Amino acid sequence: MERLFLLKMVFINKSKVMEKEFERGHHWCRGRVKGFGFRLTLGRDAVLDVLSRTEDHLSAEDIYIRVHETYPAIGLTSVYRTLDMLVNIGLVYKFDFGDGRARFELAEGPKGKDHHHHLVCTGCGRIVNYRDFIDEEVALLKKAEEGLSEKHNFAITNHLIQFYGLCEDCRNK
Amino acid sequence: MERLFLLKMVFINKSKVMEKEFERGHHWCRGRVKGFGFRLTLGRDAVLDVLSRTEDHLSAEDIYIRVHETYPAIGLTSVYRTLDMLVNIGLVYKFDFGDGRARFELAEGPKGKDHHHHLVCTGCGRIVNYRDFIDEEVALLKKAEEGLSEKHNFAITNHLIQFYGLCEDCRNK
DNA sequence: TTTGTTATTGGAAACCATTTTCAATAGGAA
DNA sequence: TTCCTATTGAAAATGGTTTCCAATAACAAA
Repeated sequence: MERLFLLKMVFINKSKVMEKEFERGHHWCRGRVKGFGFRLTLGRDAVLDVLSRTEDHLSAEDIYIRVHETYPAIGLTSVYRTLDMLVNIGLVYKFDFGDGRARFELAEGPKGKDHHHHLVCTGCGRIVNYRDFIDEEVALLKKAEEGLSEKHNFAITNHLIQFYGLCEDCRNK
Repeated sequence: MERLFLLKMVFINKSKVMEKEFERGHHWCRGRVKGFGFRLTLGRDAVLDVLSRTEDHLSAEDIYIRVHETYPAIGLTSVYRTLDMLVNIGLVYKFDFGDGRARFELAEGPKGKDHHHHLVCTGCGRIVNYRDFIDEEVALLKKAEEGLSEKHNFAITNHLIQFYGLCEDCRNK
C-alpha cells in the first residue's frame, strides 16, 4: 500500500516526493550525486532507494526488478549506468562473489560507514555479512597498507577481504 | 631454440618428453592430475608448463596464446576446460581483478606453497604480488576463521585478500 | 512558469568471456 | 595392439554487460 502511494506521488508531483525524502533511507545520498554534477533523476533516486532498503547483495538485474515495481519505466541499461556512476563516486561498492554477476551494496548507511566483509558459501552462493574481527583487521590492514605503499610505491585506496566455505546447510549434504 | 627443440620432441616421441620432465617446472603436478583420475594429455601438460614458467597473472586467452606457441593443436576451449579442472583439484587459483576476465596462477611452485596476495592498480590493471605481512595476516585470518566458523556455522576453506590503489606511474598522470 | 540546453534515458543490437554441443580423437589399461 | 571412453577442437550458444542512437527529462536561466 505504502509502496503504491509513493509510486503515485512520483508520477503526480516530483516536489512532493522530495518533501518525503526523509521517509526514505537515502536522503543523504542525493547531495553526493548532485555534488558530483550529476542530475538526480527518478531512476537514480529509485536505485538508491532500493539499495538503501536492503541488506542483501543485489545484482544489477535484482535491482532492476525491484526498482521496476515502483518505477516501471526504468530500463536495465539505466540501472547498469546508474550503478556504474554510483560506484565511481564511491557511494556504492561492487563485489564479485564468483557467480558471474556483479553484486552491489551501499557504501554507507544513514548511520555512517558500516564496515563489514563477506562469508561466501561455495555450495549455494549464500553471502553472510560479518562485522567481527573488523577492529583487528583494520589495524592489520592499516599497517599492511603503510608498508606496501612504501615498498611497492602504491597509493592504496581500498582493500577486499572475503572468506569462502560451506554453510551449515551445504555441509550437511 | 630450446623451445623448438622441445616442441619437436612432443610430436616425435611422447616418452622422450616424459624423460625430460625434470627440465620442466611442473613435474610434481602430474601425479596430482593422475591421482584425481584425470588423463595427462599433451594439452594439460602444456598448460601446466606455461603456468609453472611465469610469475604473471595470465588470463585463459593469455595461456592459450602461450601454449599455442609450442602446441598449436590446442583449442581455447580445452584451455578453459583444463583450467577449470585444475582449479577444482586445487592445483591452480583463479582470480578476478575486476577487468572482466579471470586470471590464473599455480597454487604452489616447485618449492612448495608460495603464499602471497595481490596489489591491483586500478589505473592500468597492473598486478603486484606481495609476500609481506603474510605472517601477521595468516595469524589474523586463522583467528578470524575460527571465530567465524563457530559464529556463523561456516566451514571456511579459503580466503581472499586484495589491495587496490594506484601504482607510481598512474599516480603521476 | 516557461524555455533552452544537454545530460540522461530505454530499447535494440553489439560485445565478449565463457560454456555447451557433438562428432572425431587420443590416453592408457588390458 | 586393441578397445573403451575421457578428452578434444570447432562452431554455436549463452548471458552479463556495454554501446548506439533518437527521444526525453533535469534543471539553470529567463
